[in-house]
Amino acid sequence: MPPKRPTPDGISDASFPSKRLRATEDEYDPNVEDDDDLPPISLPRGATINFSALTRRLAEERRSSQRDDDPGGSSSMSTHRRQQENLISHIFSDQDFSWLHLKADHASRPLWISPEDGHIILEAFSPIAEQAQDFLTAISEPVSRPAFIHEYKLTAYSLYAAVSVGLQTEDIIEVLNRLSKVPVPDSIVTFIRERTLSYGKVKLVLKHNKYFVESTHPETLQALLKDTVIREARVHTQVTDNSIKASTFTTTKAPVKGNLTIPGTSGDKKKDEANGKQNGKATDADLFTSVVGVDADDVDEDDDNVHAFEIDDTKIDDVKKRCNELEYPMLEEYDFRNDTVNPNLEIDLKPSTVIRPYQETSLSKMFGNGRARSGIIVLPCGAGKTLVGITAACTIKKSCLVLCTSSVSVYQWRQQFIQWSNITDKQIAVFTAESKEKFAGESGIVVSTYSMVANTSNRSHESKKMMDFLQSQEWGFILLDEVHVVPAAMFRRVVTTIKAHSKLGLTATLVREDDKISDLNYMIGPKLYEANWMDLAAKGHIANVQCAEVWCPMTPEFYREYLREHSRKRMLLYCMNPRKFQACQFLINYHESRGDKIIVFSDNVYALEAYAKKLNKLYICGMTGQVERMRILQHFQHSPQVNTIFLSKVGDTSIDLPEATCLIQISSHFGSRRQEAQRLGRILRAKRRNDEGFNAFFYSLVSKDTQEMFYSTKRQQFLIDQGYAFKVITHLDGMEDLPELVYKSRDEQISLLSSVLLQNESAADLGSDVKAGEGDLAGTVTSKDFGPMGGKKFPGAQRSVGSLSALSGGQHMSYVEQNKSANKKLARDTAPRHKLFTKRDKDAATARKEARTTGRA
DNA sequence: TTCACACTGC
DNA sequence: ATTAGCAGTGTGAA
Repeated sequence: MPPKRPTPDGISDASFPSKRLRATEDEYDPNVEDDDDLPPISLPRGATINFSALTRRLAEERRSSQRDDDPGGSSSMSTHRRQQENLISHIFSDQDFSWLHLKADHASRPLWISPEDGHIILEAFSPIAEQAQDFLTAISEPVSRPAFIHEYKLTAYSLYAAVSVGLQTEDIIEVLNRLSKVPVPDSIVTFIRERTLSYGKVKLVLKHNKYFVESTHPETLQALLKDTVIREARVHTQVTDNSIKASTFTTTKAPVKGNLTIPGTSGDKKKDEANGKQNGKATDADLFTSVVGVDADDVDEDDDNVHAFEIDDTKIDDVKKRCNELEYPMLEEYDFRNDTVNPNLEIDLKPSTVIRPYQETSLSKMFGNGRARSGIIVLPCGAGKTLVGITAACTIKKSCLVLCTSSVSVYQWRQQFIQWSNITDKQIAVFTAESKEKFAGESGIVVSTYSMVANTSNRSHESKKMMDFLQSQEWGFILLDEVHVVPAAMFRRVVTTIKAHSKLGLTATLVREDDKISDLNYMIGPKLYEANWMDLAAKGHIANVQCAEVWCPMTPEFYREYLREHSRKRMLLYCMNPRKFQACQFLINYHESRGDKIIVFSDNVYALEAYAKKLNKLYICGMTGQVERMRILQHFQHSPQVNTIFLSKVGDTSIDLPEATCLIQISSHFGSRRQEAQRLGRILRAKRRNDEGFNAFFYSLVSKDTQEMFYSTKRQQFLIDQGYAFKVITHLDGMEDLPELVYKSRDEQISLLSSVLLQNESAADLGSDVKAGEGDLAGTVTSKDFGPMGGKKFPGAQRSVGSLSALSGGQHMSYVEQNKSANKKLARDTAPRHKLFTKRDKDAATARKEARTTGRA
C-alpha cells in the first residue's frame, strides 16, 4: 500500500472510486489492482483532490448506464446518456498519469499539464489564478471555464498566436514551469519549441496590389516551393527570385510600441512600460506583465536579404492553408506607420471616448509591436466589440472596409463610427443594395455586407462598378464583424477578393456547428484575445446572468401524440405543450411584476404566434414589416404597457434589440451553441446591471422526455464552457394558483392539441394573419391584468444548487436518472386515444384516399 | 413600391 | 450523427 497521504481539503480516501487514484508524491505502485468494475481513472494527486467528486460521479454514471440499459429497449435514453458523456471533457477518460511527479510545493502552483495532448488544467480558485489565466489565454485555447476548474489546450495555433503576440519560446516554457504542479513534460517542451521556432519565418506581404511570400531565409522559401500547391500558385515575374528590396516601406528593425499610442487609452501606455521595465520585485504579477506585455520583436529582420516570390491572389487561401499545414504559418503584419504609398485617413477617437481596460488589452495584442497584426478578438456581446474595431481603425488611420452580416448592422456601424470618432459623413460610405456611395477624397471607410461583397453572379450594374472600386483599392484595414460566418463557402471569398494589409475579426462566439472554425486560423489570423465572460460580469462590464432550464412535463395527450408522430410534428408538439405555455405565462407574469423587460424567443413561427396571441403580447417574426418592427420595438422600449415581446429568429441577427433584463426561450434551433450564446448576449447589455446584486435572467423551457432535452444540453455547452451554471427547475412554485392560467382544463388542452395537429396538415395557412396584432396596442395585456402575485415566493427555492453542478455542468446527468421509468410507462400506456383523434385519423385516411383517386383522374 | 425569386447560412 | 424550416440579402419585373 502506498503511504498515507495528507488530505489537505478534508476529502477522505474513502471518497476515491479507485485505488489507482491514490498516486503519491514519491511513490506509485503499478501493481495495485483495480478491485472493482470501475473504469480506471488516474490523475496526479494534485488533481485528484479536486476532481474526486466529479470523477466518482462520472464513474457511477457509467456503471449505472451499463447495468440497466435494457438491450434493444428504449434506446433513446441510453443514447442520450452516451451523448452527454461525450460532452464531458476527455480529460477524464482512462489515461494514467500517475507516473508524473509532483513538485514539493505543488499546492501553491495552480496548474497541471497533460503530457499526452497538451491539455492544461487550472485551479481557478488559486490566489494567482487570474494572472495564470492571462498567461494561459495567451498561449492556449480555453476549452472550458466553469467556476472552479478551467481547462485549456495547447495547440499549434495557440502557440503561433502566442508568438505573434510577442511571447518568446523560453519564456513560455519558463512561466509554464513556474505555474505547474509537475515539471513541464519533455513532450510538451519539445512541442512548444517546434511550433514557436518556425513561426515568423515566412511573411505574407501586400505590395502594389500584389501578394508576396517573403522570408529572410531563402532555404525556407525553397522548401515551401517544393510543395505543389504553393508552386502552382506562384506567379512568375522577372524579379521573382531576386531579392526584392521593400520599396513601399522600410523593413529595418521595427520600431517598438514605445511611440505608438492606441487612441482612447489616456496615456496608459506609460503604465504598461513602467510595468514592463521596473522588474524590481519578482512577484508573479510582474512576471506576467513582463512576459505578456513584452514588446520585443525578435523576428529576424535582416533586411539586406529579403527574398520573396509573388503568388496569385486567387490562390491566397490555399497557400495560407498549405503553409499552416507545413508548419510555416504565414505572418501577416502591417507596418502602417511606415506605409507611404497608401494615403492616410484623418480619423481619431473623440477626446471624450475612453475605452475599457479589457478593450485596451485586446488592442495591445493587436498592436503590441507597433504594427497591425491580423487576427481575431473574441468579446461577449454587449462588451463593446464595435468600439474595439473603431479604435483599431483609428490607430491604423488608413482606408478601411467594414463587413457585417446584415444591412441593419451596416447602418449601426456607420452610426457608431460617427458617434465615437471624428469621422465625417463624407468619409464614411455605405454599400448595400439600397445605397452605393463612395467616400469623398482618396481615403475613407466603406461599410458593407458579406453577401454584397461575396456575391459573384447576378450583380447589378451599380454594384459591379462599386465592386471594381473596392477591388482596385489597397485597403489598410478590413474589419470583419461576426467573423464566425466567414468560413462559410460563399463568404470566405471576401477575404481573397479584397486586398487588405491587415484584418481584424470580431465575434462573441467563436464556434460553429461544422468543423470550419479552425479555417479562420489561416484565413484571418490567430485568435489574439478572448475575454472571459465571467470575469467581465464580475467587474460589472456585462450583466450577471442567472441561467435556468425549466422542465415542463408533457401532458399525457400531447405525449402520446408525440410518440406517434415524426420530426416536424414532434417539434410542434413539444413547443405547444400546454405545461410549457403555463410555465411561460407564469414566468412572464413573475418578471413583469418585478419590473423586468422580457423577450421571449421561439424559432417556430407557428408556436410564436400561438403563444403571443394567447398571452396577448406583441410579436415580431420574419414576415413583420420594417415599420411595424420599429413600432413594436419603440413601444417595448418606452411604453410601460409593453413589457414583453415575442421574437422569432429575427431577434438573433439584424434587429437592434433594446435592452431586456429577462429572456425566455420556448423553442430553438436544434443544437446551435452559437444561437444560445447570442441570445444570452441580448441581456448582457442591461443597464441595470450596475445596481447592486442585479441579475438578468435566462430561461430555457424544455418539454420533459422529448428530443428537446438533448438539444438543450448541447446548446448550453458553450455557455457552460464560459462558466455559466444552468440550474434546473422542475417545478414552478405557485404556477397552479396563477389566476387566469391558460389551458388549465383538460378540454382546453385537448382542443389546443387538435388545432396543433390540424395545423400540421394544412401548413399552407401558416402566418396568414401576421398583421392581426397591428395597431391594437390598447388591448395588450400587462402585468396588472394578471392580478397580484399573492406574495408567492420566486421559485428560487426549488433550484438545484450544488458544488458539483457548478463545477462542470454535470448537473445535466441528474435528469437521466429521474425520468426513465416515467418515460417507459407513458410509452407502454395502452389506454385508448381520445376519440377526437381516432376520428381525425379516420378523416385523414379518407382524405388521403380521395386525394389519390382524384389525382389519378 | 412591392412582390416573387434565387441563393445562402444557421 | 442529422435534420429542414426560418431567416437574411440582392435582383429584376410588375
